[in-house]
Amino acid sequence: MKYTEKLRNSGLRPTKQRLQICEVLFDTERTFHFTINDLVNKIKKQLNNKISLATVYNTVHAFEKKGYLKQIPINSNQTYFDTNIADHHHFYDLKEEKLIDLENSDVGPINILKKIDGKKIKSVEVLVKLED
Amino acid sequence: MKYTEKLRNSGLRPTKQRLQICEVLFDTERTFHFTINDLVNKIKKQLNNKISLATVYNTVHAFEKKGYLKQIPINSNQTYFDTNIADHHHFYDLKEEKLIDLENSDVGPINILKKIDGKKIKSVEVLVKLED
DNA sequence: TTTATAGTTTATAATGATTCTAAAAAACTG
DNA sequence: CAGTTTTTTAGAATCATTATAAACTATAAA
Repeated sequence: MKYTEKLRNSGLRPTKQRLQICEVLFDTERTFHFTINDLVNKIKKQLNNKISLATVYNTVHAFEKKGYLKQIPINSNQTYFDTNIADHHHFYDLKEEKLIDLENSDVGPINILKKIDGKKIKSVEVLVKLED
Repeated sequence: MKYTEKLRNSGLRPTKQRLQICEVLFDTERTFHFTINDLVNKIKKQLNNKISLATVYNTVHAFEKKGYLKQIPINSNQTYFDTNIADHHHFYDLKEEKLIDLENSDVGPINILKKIDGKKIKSVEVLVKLED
């Protein structure tokens, strides 16, 4: 199986559920944004068996911790995840309530001039809110 | 009362509760970040009477809609608000789970090169995550 | 003023995303 | 295989937020 090694390498046992979730998340032409609820529905459609909700939560969090997924910082009642782990940004269409990728190359270089003692920058994320 | 006009001007009746919440939020030397829970505690300490939780939620949302407050886009189980409504950004200290203001002048100019048809940019917000 | 009414506050219930629990199942190690 | 650890699972618990609907209040008109 294609994702067995990937999982083992990061110390996750390649269980049936994890491998199936990998398929749904990563066997795609394009990266995408999703909520847990979106993912549960995708799993229902694409796979015949069902995976427990708790497992979906566990797996998504495990994958996020291992760097296979990123959380998107946005205010919503649900948490949004992104299968695009490359350094990039987002538009948020306020009316449609939809996220759109904004590539690094579509944003001029961002230079953070202020430094915080004893801390280093882990990421710089831009959220561009859109209205009509 | 100092905030009566402000409220009237934006179509909000200057009720006792709203005026008191204004005091807690805006009678301060510095702007600050808060959750609803933080605000409820602040109200308990600074005022002698109590304001219903539902009213605190209603008021904060009303104030946000009128532009007296801004939500901070960040992933947390609670919603963070900011009394600093000037265009600015944030550091987020992952370890301490604390927000720090990042002034516009401390970030180089941000140029969004990608355009979305029929949409215009309402805001550009940068979140800089910090680690040790 | 009084009165009418539209807007507000309130306690409480409802909602809904997420996390917890603890027992059963599966994966791994030797 | 046998023993151990990890994972899955259904269901319960948690907790921020929103809804409800009755009591209250600000406001404007008479």
